[in-house]
Formats: sequence, C-alpha cells, structure tokens
Amino acid sequence: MLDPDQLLNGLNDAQRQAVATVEGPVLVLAGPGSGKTRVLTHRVAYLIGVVGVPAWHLMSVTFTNKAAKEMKERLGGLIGPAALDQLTIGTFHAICARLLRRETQALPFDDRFVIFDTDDQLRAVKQAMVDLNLDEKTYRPQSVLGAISSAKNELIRAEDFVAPSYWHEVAGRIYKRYQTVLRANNALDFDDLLLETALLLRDDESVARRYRERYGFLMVDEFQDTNTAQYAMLRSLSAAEDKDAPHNLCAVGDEDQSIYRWRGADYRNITRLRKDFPGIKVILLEQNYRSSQTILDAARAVIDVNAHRTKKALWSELGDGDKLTLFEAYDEQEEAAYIVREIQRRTAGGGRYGDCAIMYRTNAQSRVLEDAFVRAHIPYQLVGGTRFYERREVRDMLAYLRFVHNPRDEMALGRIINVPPRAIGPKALTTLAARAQAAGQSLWEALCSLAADEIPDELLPPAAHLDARGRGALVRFQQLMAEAIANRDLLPADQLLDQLLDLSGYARWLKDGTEEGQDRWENVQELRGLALDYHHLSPQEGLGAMLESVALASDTDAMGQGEGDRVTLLTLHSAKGLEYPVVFMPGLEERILPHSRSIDDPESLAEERRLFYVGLTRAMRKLYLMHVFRRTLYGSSEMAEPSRFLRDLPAGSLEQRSKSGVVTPNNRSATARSSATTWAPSRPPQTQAGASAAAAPAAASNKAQLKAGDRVRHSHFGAGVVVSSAVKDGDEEVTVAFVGGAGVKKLMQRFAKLEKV
DNA sequence: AACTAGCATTTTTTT
DNA sequence: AATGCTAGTT
Repeated sequence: MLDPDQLLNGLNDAQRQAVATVEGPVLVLAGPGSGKTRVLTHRVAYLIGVVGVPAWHLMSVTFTNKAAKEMKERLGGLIGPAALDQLTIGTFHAICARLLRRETQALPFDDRFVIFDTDDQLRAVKQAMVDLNLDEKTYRPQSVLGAISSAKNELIRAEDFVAPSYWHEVAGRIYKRYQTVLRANNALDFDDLLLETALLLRDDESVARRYRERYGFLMVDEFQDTNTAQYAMLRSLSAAEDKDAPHNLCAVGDEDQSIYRWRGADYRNITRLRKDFPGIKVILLEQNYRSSQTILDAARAVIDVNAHRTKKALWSELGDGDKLTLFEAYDEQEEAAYIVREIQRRTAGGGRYGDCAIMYRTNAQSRVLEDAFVRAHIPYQLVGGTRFYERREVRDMLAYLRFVHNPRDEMALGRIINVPPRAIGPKALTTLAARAQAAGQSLWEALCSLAADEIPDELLPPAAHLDARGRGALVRFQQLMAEAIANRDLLPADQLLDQLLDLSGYARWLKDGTEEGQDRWENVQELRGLALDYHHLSPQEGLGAMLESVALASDTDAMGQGEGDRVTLLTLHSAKGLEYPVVFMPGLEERILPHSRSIDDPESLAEERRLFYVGLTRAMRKLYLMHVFRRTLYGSSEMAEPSRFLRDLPAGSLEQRSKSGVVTPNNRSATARSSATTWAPSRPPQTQAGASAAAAPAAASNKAQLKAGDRVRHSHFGAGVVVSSAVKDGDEEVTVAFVGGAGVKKLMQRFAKLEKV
C-alpha cells in the first residue's frame, strides 16, 4: 500500500483531482506542459496502491509505442515490477491485436494472422484492382486505399459501404475485393485491428461483457487523436449505455493539439464523450510547467483564433523570459546560416546543443539545415526522414521471414519472388497464378505441386502451361523457400535470417562493392541484431513475436533521445509531446505552414494552426520564428509570403531582427507600425508595400551596381569577391565567391545587403 | 527478363 | 531537386 499523501504531494489541485477521482468518468483537458503524463501515471499508482484495485483490472492506452514505454518506465518506480507486469499498457493497435488473437474462433481469420503494413496494403489494393480488371490511372491505388482506410476508421465494412459518387462505387467494389485478398492471406491491416475489435465488442455482448468485467478502469492518453473506431471500442469497454455500470473511463487530451485529422482522428470525440457520459467530470489542467509566460501568451493568441473549443488560460510561474525572435532571411540558405549563427552564439555562451531543436513542417526542409550543420561542425540528430523499416532491404528480408512464417502471405511472396532477380517476371507469375486458380490452390501450394510434378500440364488450361525455363526458375525458388520453411521451427530468427540471406542470394546481391550496397548490408545486419532479442523464446514463438512487434513498431521510439549533446531536427508532427529550452521554427510561410494542400479548406487550416501551436508550446525559454523572402520549392525559386499565423502573435511578445541587429519599433516603417497586426517584414522599406517587389527601385538604374572583381561584405558570409553580376527583372543578381567556408553564392544584391568595400 | 530513359509528383505519421 | 513509376529498348 502506498501513502496517499506522499503520492499526491507535489501535484497541484487540478492534477490531484484528476488522480483521485476514481469513480465515474473523467475527462482531463490538459494544456501543453501541464503534466498529463504525470497525472496518468500517478492515477494508475493511486488506483493500485491506494484504492487497492488489482493491477490486471487496469488498461492504459496510448497512441505510440514510445508513450507506452515511457509510461511503463515511470510507473515501474511507483508501483514496482510485479504490478507493472499485470497491467495492460499499450498502443491501441497492440492491445487490439492481442485481443483479436485470443478471440479468433468467431472471426474470419485465425490466430496466426499477419499484420499488413502500408506497402502490403497497396499491393493488396493493386491485386484487387487487377482481379477486377480496373485501370490504375483512373483509380489511383493510393486514393482507393485512402477511401478504404477512412471507411474502416468510420467502422464501415465493405458490404455497408455507401457510394456517394461513381468513383466511390468503384472504390466500394475494390474494397470488397481487397477484403477478400486480405482474408485469403490471413492478414489484417492496421485499420482492421481497430475495426474488428470495435465491432466485436459492439456486436458480441458476451465477449464485451468479459472484457468489461476484466477492465474496470480505462485510461486513454491523447484522446483528441482517437478516430471513430477507437472511440467505439472505448465506449463498449466502458459500457456507456449501461446506466448502472461504473464506467470508470479517464480520458486525457487537448483538442488544441489535435494534428492527425488526415488519418481519421477527430477531436470532436471530446465533445462526443461529454454527451455520451452526461455525468463526466471535466478537469482543466491550466498550469504550465514548461514555458515562459511570454511563450504561452503568444501560443494562446495564435490558438484562440480557432473556434469551437474550450478556451484554456495557460499560465506559468516561470516568469516572462525572453521575447520571441522573428527573423526574415533572404532564402533558405540564409535561414539556415542564421540558425547556425544563433546556435554557435548560444553554445559559445555555455549553452548546450541538446537544448536546441529545429521544428519544420516538411521533411524536405531538413536538407538545407543538415548541410549548414555539417559545414559548421554542429552535431545534430535527425528524427524521422526515411525510416529504418521502410528501407527496401529491410522490407525485403522481413518479407522473406514473413513468408517463411506464413506461406499464405502472398504480398510477402510477391515482394521476394524475384528479388534478387531470378528470372521470374510478370509472365511466370501470371502463369503461376493461373495454375493456382485452376487447381484451387494458394500460390505456395501451386509452387509445391509444380516442384513435385504432381499435375501434368495437359490437365491444366493453356494459360497455366509453363516452358522449361519458367518452370526451372519457379522450382528453384520453391526449393530454397521449402528449405527455409523446414528450418523455421528449428532455427532462431537470426540464424534463419542468415540462412535466407545466403540461400536466396540476397547477401551476394547486396554486396556489390558499392557504398550503397554496404549501407544496405549494414541495415540488414541491424535487422539481424533485432532478431537476437527473441532468443529466450522457442524458434516458433520467437519468429512470430518478432514479426508482430516489427509490424506494430516504428523506429521513432527506437531512435530514442540519441547519444551525446546534439541539436535535434524534427517535424512539427513528431515534436508533439516533447520539449526543448530553445526552439527554432523555420519556414513560417504561406504554402509551407499553412501547407499548400491545406490552404483552401477551413478545417485543414485550423489544423495547420494547431500544428503551429504545438510548435510554439514545445519551447521552454526561447523561440525563434523565421521565414524567408524567397524559397526554392520543388526545384524552382519563388517569392514566399510570411505565414498568416505570424500576424496573430501579440505585439509585445516579439522582437524583430534584421541581419544588422534588432529592429525596434522606431526604425520600423510607418506602415508596419500603424497596421493592426504586428508583423512587419525586415526587408528594406521600399519593398514593404507588397509582394510585387520586382517593381522596386533598384530596377531604376537598369545596370548592375557591382561588377566582377569588386570586394564585398555580407552580414553572414563575410568577405568575398564578386564573380559576376547581372540585372534580371529589376533585381541585381550577384554571384560572389566568399572567403572561408561559405563558398560561391548567388545573391540578390538588394536583399542580401552586400556592402562594397 | 532485365535494364534504362523519360515522365509525373511532391505533407504531415503511427500503427 | 529528387524520387518513383511506366513504357520502351536491349
């Protein structure tokens, strides 16, 4: 038993209430940095240690493995390992997968089902479209998959799919066929895990009752990110309809941080929850333990523009702190250079690299930054980007393992049958499919009977006839896989992988002497290292366990915080839940944040605003907001307009910088001062009138002011020599070779502020 | 069947 | 700019 006072000590009133209100439903609206993880862990500890609820009655659901892991770690210290073992903590998908494997007797798949990732899903859609004889141009598999996925998230099965348009009618047909493909492969996709669980709990009262009785206490983190299926599942588990049931559901969330609408999340589930549980106790966590008041005020001003939400008044005891710095750079290189300079300045003054994070909208933005960091010898860590499990070689080897584990997995088969190239092309594949069809076999069975020479060609339709070459290639493949399958219960996963790498010729194929081949080989070895974690299990269980955990894992959690003192580069999406003393947000421009794809839909725009809000509230002490005058996007350089969100920042919280120093209200132009909003570009006054900067004065003298050989100075790059200059559309474009590390740069004289020396 | 050149596309990310 | 896919060539 724990001492309640000790447990609740150090929590504020609202937090304490959230922890100790254990009867009836609770909704905790937790602003950023308000200690929600703390509340969740302490609540679990309170239930177990103070109220005396057996640990196996508790379920705590998260969205990411990382969050689940963090919760386990923090709980370990509070309740001890024994209780921790009995708790159900995990992601929605992991919990659903486990539940479904236990309940397969009433379901159209067996407990060895595999989980299809996005790549497999796409293959399955394509397969379905081939079956239905549909053209991939008119119906893009990606879009069809999107439609299927949204339907599943809305709990709509293929047979219930209602088509509002002809396109959807076709999509509905593909959906049905797609499910057939999935079932034939004994596979579920990510969305199925949720849908099947939600529908099972909704429609099978006896199963639902069993789980309701077991899980008397539910806790959900990031509730604003739930979709309809997840919501339905929680609703069933907490018996919303049953007035006499205790429904001890505790949902923690923040509608202002809902940034996953595009994958089915619906923050209105928060409103729905309040309606479904009329007596729900709503607790607001408004005290922020992370950021300075200045940062919170700025964030609040930005988010308060969004309508239909519970306004929260975030406050902090950490004082006002520094103002936000708004910086306009000429282009993304200069933007990066500014970040480099600021980081160098801060570290020279005793700051740590690890205190700084750069948060951007799109992964593509990281490139320039990485470049600049490498040149400046600043250590950094990139989160996300091309992920480990998405690498071709890793997927290929996983497909080999998956196929060995479950020879019915034809998506895996499709992936590996001709990788490395072994003369099995589309022709041989269709013939094989025809043979399977004719004999009523799976592809693998057809391969086996081909190898055993069981069915003479004469008994099969002509489309299933094989020539000697095709037959030879297919039989060789069958033999190699048969050998691996024979060993699957004898060898642990890592040795099985070694064997496959060797037998399949994949190892030899990779090691082609190129640097890329070496890279890929190392990734395969890393995968092999992962397999070592399953040595304590029998080969059979080990392989299954490894494949499941890989299917449900991502590597953001594996990457961890990274070693050493480094700057972190990450997208705004992956920044959720994290905090850094110093945060840089580059690229605050129209078409980037808000993203061009979101600009004409108010709902998407509101979500972009929330994304900006998430970024702002990651910062503890210092925020740098930056935008450029000209940005290269998709290969072409265009004028960039500052993000509309910048206009909503309160005047008093900002400090503007130009390359030459701080811009105070006094030396700012009159137009900027008199405007209702506080944004004012730091470029020269004559261009402030509008984006039509090409009409600006420098064009007046239609000849270049600098010529080759002139010595110049640039505020960032230092001294240099003009290589060439020309007037283009009224802008003087100067190519300068800088002395030192900066190299040769093309600059617009007027904005780069080159000084002649 | 394997290789290659030209063409279109371009968010965010977890599971 | 870079990537991935299709269609055409070897």
